[in-house]
Amino acid sequence: MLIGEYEHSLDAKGRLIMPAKLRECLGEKFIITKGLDGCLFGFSQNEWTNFEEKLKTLPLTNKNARDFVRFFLSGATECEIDKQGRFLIASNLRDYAEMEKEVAIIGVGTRIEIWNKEKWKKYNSDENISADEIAENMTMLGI
Amino acid sequence: MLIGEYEHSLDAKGRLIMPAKLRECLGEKFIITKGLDGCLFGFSQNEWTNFEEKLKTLPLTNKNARDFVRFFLSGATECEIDKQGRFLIASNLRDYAEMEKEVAIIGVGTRIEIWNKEKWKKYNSDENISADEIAENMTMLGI
DNA sequence: ATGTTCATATTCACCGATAAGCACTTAGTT
DNA sequence: AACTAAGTGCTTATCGGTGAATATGAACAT
Repeated sequence: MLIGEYEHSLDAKGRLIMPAKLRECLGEKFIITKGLDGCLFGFSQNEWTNFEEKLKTLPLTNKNARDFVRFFLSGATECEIDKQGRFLIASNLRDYAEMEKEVAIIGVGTRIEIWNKEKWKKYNSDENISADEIAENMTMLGI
Repeated sequence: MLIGEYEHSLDAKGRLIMPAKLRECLGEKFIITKGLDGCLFGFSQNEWTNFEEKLKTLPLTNKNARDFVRFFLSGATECEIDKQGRFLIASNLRDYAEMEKEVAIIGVGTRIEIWNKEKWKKYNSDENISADEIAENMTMLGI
């Protein structure tokens, strides 16, 4: 289970340390893709192949399906963690998530998310997220 | 699995570097053809025969199906990657996809797509791609 | 408190992938 | 034969990715 929040920084070449605790669970190789709300998603290989299988079944003839597949697959990169615990974030993904230097990495159960640290802070600030409100909405989902 | 987004440029003769990571998976010889949404499709030899098989099953009696088959087969060219990792894009295909110089190559699972870079950027802009839709599709696929 | 170990940060050097320019070949045109 | 245009191959320079070495700092044990 991927949990926790970590703050680290990119090195000059755009590499990032994967927090040791997440590393255990993600594995040496994993996949990052463009995510929602301006962050990046990171999936373990298992989660990802699952996802890929589903994407393969979508029809080429449906524009909506093409959009969806393009979004995730063109935005995906396989990452390998090096001996020093780092991995490279491809430059187009860095651009997409507007990452400069300071980065937040968070575990969200089945995936990790990588955020520009400032964006993550803003996202967590009151206007955006109130735990109470979230809780309200969850009852609707039957929890 | 073909994934990722790469930006490169055509040389004076209309050749393009095939990104090393895609090369591994596509093979030395592959097929490009006219694609949907104004890009070119590129298939590994395996995927191409796959695709051909599907086209063959379409009913000749249906005008729409005939058009569809003609569109893909008439545009197809076999490409070979040279020692320097480049391949030539036939001029009729370059014209079709309105390629001048700057090009985006993306992996979409079973095929690659080659886009005029500007067109690709426009395609990816907010008006076109909606996060809500993506999120909706994600839940539908159970992610 | 001190030393040890592990995780993270920073810097540097090297190598391979890519960009760009040029030369040569072949085929078609005049 | 001379010219042009498209295609092919080679050479060089640059840049990004990769690995190694070292430094810093926190956690832990003695």
